[in-house]
Amino acid sequence: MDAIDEAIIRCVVRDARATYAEIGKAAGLSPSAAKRRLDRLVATGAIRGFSAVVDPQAMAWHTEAFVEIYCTGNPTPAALRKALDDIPEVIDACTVSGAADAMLYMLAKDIPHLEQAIQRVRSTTLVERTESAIVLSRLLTRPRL
Amino acid sequence: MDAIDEAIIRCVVRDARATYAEIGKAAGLSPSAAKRRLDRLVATGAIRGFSAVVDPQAMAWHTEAFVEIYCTGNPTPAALRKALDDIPEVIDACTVSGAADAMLYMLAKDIPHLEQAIQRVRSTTLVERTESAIVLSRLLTRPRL
DNA sequence: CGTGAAAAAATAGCGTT
DNA sequence: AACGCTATTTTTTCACG
Repeated sequence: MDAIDEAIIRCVVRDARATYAEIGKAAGLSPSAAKRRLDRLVATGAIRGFSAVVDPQAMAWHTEAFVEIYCTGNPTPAALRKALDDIPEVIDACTVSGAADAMLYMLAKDIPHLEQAIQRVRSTTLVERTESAIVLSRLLTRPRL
Repeated sequence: MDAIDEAIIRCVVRDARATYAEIGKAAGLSPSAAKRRLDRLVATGAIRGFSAVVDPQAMAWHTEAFVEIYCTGNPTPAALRKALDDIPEVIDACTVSGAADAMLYMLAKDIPHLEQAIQRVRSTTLVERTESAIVLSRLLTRPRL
């Protein structure tokens, strides 16, 4: 993981469909060297994958919420992960510091759908209660770097 | 936005570097038709862009936090957006329902860096106080669909 | 890592429904 | 208006220095 790898990552975070020629130019490398580096970054797991950023408005699912989870007892991260994995509306889940045990980012079609999904989260025996903040408007979204 | 567009989006969310032949197969289309559709989805804004999903552990920045913002007065979303746009550690920002006015997702090198970034958020005249939850462990991250 | 040739994919033009 | 097909250009990929 040197400066060249970081340049490649910056380039491909900005545009995952960049050609190897473009990636190479951004990193000061030939196209073939750029490909070898990128392949290695994927193989080692530094890059998890490539994804399209979709406008939630354009899709059917346009109701977003941040949900704080308060657990009963002290479930392990693995147990929590296993419980949440089956709920497709849960997009992002992290254990956090502070009063809550975990923070979820959820995505649903509409409010009734979101409510139903939160019910499923609650029905997990591990979860005692939840506290939700529904997204009203999205101010900015940046690629993660 | 029909079923074919949705199939294309599903395909490209799973792998943004898929070839038009692959995208076409997923949608039951020829490569050229797949390209035309994808180009249109980008042009209309349904697809905002293509990005690599980077393992935060592998990068220098591996301290994440959810930050609730409580504002003075009633700033417009536009004003809030403008204030946060200059702070690169702010990855995601939304106005939300509930007690807080907005929720941020922030990413920094380490705790001191995060603290400094939150200070910058606080120094914004619009912000009265903040409440942070630092991410301890990431349970799951799914592409947004 | 770079170079250069072969294979694959992307792109643009054209005819069809 | 949208598709498939074909020809051309560009990109990817691989062997070698």
